[in-house]
Amino acid sequence: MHDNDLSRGDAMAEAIERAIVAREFEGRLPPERVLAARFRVSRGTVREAIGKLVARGLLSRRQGAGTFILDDTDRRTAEIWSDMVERHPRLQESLIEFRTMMECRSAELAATRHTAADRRRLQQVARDVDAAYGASDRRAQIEADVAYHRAIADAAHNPVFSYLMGSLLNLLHDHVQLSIAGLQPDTEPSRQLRAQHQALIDAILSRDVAAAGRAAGRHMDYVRVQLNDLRGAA
Amino acid sequence: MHDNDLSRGDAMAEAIERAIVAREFEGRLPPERVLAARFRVSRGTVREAIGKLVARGLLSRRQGAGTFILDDTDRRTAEIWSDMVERHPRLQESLIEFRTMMECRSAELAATRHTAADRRRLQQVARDVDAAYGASDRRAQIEADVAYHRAIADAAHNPVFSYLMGSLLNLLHDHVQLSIAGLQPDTEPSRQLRAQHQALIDAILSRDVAAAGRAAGRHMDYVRVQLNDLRGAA
DNA sequence: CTGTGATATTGGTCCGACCAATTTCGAGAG
DNA sequence: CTCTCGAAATTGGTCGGACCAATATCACAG
Repeated sequence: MHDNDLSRGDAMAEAIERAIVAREFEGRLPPERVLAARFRVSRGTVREAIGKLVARGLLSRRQGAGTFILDDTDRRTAEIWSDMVERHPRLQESLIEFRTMMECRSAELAATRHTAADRRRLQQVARDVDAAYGASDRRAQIEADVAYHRAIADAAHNPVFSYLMGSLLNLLHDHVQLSIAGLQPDTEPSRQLRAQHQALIDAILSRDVAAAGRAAGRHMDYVRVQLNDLRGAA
Repeated sequence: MHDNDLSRGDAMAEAIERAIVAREFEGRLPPERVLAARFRVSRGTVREAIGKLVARGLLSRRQGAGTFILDDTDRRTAEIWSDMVERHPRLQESLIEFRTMMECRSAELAATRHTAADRRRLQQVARDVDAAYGASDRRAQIEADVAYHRAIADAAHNPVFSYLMGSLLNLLHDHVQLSIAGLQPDTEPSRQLRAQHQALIDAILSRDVAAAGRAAGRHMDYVRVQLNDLRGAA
């Protein structure tokens, strides 16, 4: 119906996107000049089309190198929150509040819906995050933490939750990575977090919906207090 | 620190955006050729910069007419969910589940945090939505409904909630507008919805957090069932 | 095998021209 | 005087070719 009222630039953008999802290119797009020739269109038009996909976080351009396809993990970051945060650095508390809600509900849904495969994955990420907090590599701690919370959100079996949690975690990963920075093993915060992570996983795996929600809430409360302390100290 | 590693195109996009938020232009942007001259840059560069802002939903271009600034209401639509939904039309249920969570928490927070100004606005939108369901103009019903739920989210005093609820409602407004379509007054659904809206507002205004959450949950349950019926009938 | 420099590739920008949709405005009809 | 219609001006859309700048590639010297 409304397929034919597009400028060539928009049409190009769609064509390129189709080609991408069809795996027609692998990793790197053909040079702009080649694309222009293939689609019988000027290079400027190709550039504007690619520009839109770059703005949407689907592609990445590097002068001299080429245009590259970003995978899901990379592009989840930019999609949503970036504007808000860049424009409004005071959103920390609001984001934490939102995340708390997401974590609680995800935990509850995960307790209800997790499958055998989810079960294995949850046990794995629980072991990983515990191991990470047993050491003092903050990078590994953050990665394990993200994987842990992502696994819970995925176990809720709601793509909206998965998507938002993923982007939210990536945001925190980027902008607030100092939050739990350099947490030493065998300190009180480290012990607390390990215990909370374990309690949350246990509640989910035993399919205790109410307990899962409570555990997630306690965990987020603790995280929120820690962040406030850090901000106060800095 | 990282202010100076931008291509001129990106710099242009930022400059134009600053000019927009500074209200330097009103409604319509100067012609591309003028902008190019003012910023001492080629028209192609201006075009790519504007292209990015268009992709972000900040501007709208019409050949022959000009480039126009979109206000918040217009642009909230495109920001987030469009990709997801266009790519994945089966998300209805997941979105409803997410919205249910948002509505419940918004209601709880609103019950706690609403101010005198919020109070007046909530009473107003409650009257409006009640009046709309007293007639049979579905367009008016939807508008009133959106305003109603937006007011509650705003009363939660969390910008993340306001933003997400706004975009979510706009999405439903666009894609699922047939949901409660043509609701006649003095039918059972109409009476139900009016009662639910009233109960929710009453709970919030009396600052009864638990009741507000429950009322929001009941309302969303009803909406979900109605949507399922409609989909089954179609 | 290593590193280093020339060369090719590729995105970034610029210019000037023309096309196409829209708006503007004045001439002519009523 | 008002309204209508069409030509002209305005403005975004596309084109082609040129050059710049960052990067990658590879042959060659050490």
